Amino acid sequence: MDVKTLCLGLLSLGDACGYDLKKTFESLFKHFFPAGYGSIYPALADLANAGLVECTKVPQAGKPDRKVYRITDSGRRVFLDALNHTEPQHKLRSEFLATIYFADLLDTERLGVLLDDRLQKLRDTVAHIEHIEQEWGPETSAGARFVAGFGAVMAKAAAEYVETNRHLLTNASDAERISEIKAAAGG
Amino acid sequence: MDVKTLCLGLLSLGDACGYDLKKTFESLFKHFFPAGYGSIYPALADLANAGLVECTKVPQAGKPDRKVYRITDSGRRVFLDALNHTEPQHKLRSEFLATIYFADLLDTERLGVLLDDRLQKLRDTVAHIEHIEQEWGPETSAGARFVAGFGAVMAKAAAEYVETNRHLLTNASDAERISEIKAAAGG
DNA sequence: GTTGATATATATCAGATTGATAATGATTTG
DNA sequence: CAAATCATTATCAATCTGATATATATCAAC
Repeated sequence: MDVKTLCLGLLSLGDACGYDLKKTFESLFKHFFPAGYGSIYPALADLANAGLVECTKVPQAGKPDRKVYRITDSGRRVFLDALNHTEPQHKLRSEFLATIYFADLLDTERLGVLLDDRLQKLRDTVAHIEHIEQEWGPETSAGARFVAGFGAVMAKAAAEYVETNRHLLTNASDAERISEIKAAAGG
Repeated sequence: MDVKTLCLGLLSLGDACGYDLKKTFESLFKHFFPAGYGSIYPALADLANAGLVECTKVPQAGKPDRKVYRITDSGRRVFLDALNHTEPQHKLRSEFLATIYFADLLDTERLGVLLDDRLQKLRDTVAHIEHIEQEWGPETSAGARFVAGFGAVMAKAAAEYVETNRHLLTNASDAERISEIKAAAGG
């Protein structure tokens, strides 16, 4: 499932232009499927070429024309097929963890900043998710709720892990420093 | 921090060839930084071009020559600099969650398979991490331990969330079916 | 009232990454 | 003994990222 397929899926829920889709990615999908204009616009062009969506230009005063996309029957079929016949991946790519892996090469201050920044982002994620959940009504799909709940639970678990275990990283530096001091003292 | 920088970091811990690095990615970094040959080999070539690593060909009987890379002083400096001056990202990309978002378009069986497969992979991840942890001794770095612990805790939390909340997805289908039945019955 | 930021909307592009594929001989497994 | 896996290199098309560009409108602040 690539960005193209996900755009198709979002269009199965209602017409939208590229800008609208980007906003949806930024709100509903922010914590598990980032996508930028550089993937969305080409995706829409490809979908239109393949006849899976149709495009209508809607002129606006001052602003650029909106290119509103609507899914076709063929598009719906293709999306359902993708949903039912592809093995979905689930991947984390964390430069943060990669950096922490080399914690003994970082000074205490830098390490503290990295951990605090990460904690702040995790709190931001929770706040973001709770904010979008707050605006939902009874019509909101179970899938949307499940996915939002997953994001919130994971962010909280991550924050708790970082808070509970950060001392392991700084203590290790201390231990090293201590053994260095001992060595220097001839012990 | 891209694959190139991470390769440089791994080489700061000891000489290795591309194949070795790939194995390290597959064991230590599997749950948070996937990388394939397609990114590792070009990364090594770039690093060598930039003088950050040196390459020695080691012939072997039967097998292809090993191209063993060793980090240079310049390479060490560049790595430390990257570690200290780049803002590390942390991104999830989950086709699984994207698929679940559209749960009401899936039949109960397919949904069950998706959830069970995900649970199995999460259990595999925990087993994998516990397996590598088991082989560690007192010399293992605090960073390595922190990162492994993080992976295990997150995988467990994810599994628990899925198990606890999967009923929300299937019940929703039931609710729909019930309301459809009611509608068909003229109620 | 003008500067600067933010919003609406499009789009492209270089560089990075993915996932598949290929080659080749050794060794292990069934 | 055949089949699979290991050890090792490498490339390539398709995709994605992150930055950048263009143009107008509004809105707050100075």
